[in-house]
Amino acid sequence: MGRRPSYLDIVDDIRRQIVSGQLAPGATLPTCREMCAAYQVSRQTIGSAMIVLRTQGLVVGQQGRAVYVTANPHHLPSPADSSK
Amino acid sequence: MGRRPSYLDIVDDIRRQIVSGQLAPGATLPTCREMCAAYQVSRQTIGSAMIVLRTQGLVVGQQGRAVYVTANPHHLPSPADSSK
DNA sequence: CCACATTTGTCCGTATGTATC
DNA sequence: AGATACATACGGACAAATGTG
Repeated sequence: MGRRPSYLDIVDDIRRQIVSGQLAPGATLPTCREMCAAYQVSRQTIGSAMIVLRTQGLVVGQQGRAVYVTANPHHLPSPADSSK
Repeated sequence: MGRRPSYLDIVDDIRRQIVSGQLAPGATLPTCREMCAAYQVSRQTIGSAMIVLRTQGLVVGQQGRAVYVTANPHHLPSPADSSK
């Protein structure tokens, strides 16, 4: 069937860290380069994951600084599950 | 200041067509190629716009066929306004 | 069933812009 | 001025699904 795209995998992973409190509100995500190394993907792929996370309102990116966790919502929309 | 990215421009445009009923539920979006030509951008940029629209639940893409408008919700979250 | 074209979706490498330090 | 970091964009490539013949 449909292989799960890498960027949705990354979204899921970071989302879990936010929900579990491992990444508290106000915390910063690893740098772009570190995430590229950690997940073994390109910046574009990280960028796609960030688009999803920002659209869901889980994080906010600030240019030149970092990507911050915005909040710890009670219960989230589908885990970026557009492909069923 | 912050220039508005092309892909958010596209999101906003398509979203307006959906909300206004110009693109009814079940309708298909133009093909990827047509949108590239219409907005004068690359497929990646269209792809980024589609990620946002899918994450917001406005459309569903089906490989090999088309992208379908899912529903006409009453009111939507901020128009992909992650950057203020 | 198989070959082929079309279309959506994803990914990479690279480049550029912008903001912060 | 330079380094660092996030954000966007292009072009090319390949995979997956669909439809047609």
